[in-house]
Amino acid sequence: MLDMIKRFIYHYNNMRWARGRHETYLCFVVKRRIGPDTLSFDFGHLRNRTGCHVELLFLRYLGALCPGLWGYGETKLTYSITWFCSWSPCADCSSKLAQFLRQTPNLRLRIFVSRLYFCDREDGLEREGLRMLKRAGVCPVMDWRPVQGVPPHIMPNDS
DNA sequence: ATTTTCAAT
Ligand SMILES: [Zn+2]
Repeated sequence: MLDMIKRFIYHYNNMRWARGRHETYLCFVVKRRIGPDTLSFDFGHLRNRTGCHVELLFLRYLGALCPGLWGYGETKLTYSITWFCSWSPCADCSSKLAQFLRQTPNLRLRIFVSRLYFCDREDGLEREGLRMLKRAGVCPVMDWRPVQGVPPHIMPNDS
């Protein structure tokens, strides 16, 4: 148990040069309004596997986490999901995720990240991917203390 | 800091 906490602190530590974090953690919270005063609540965490980034791994679990998301007959249920990721999504995951979210308007997703993944170059694909996510309705935010040398507003704030 | 990164050895 203590080892797990130490591992989480290590991987979620938002330092500028995070040497050795060769994996990504994703903690999630899944909620659905089931009454005027009641929310369903589920949570858990995932790690990337070899050959599968954790964001796309999450999508594979989505059907089990969100029964009815794609409909019980006519009715599609609405879910709200929050991610807490140690790295921000890469360009490919951002692109796939944005496309998925556009096809699933009854899913609300917000993302908190500890560190920006390959976002140093002003014109990099990773930055553009985050902007795509924002246009798809999800805004990744840095909600830990600001990363040294990287102001929070390098996160997508244009268009 | 000329630092790192969902590894590759
Ligand atoms: Zn990815």
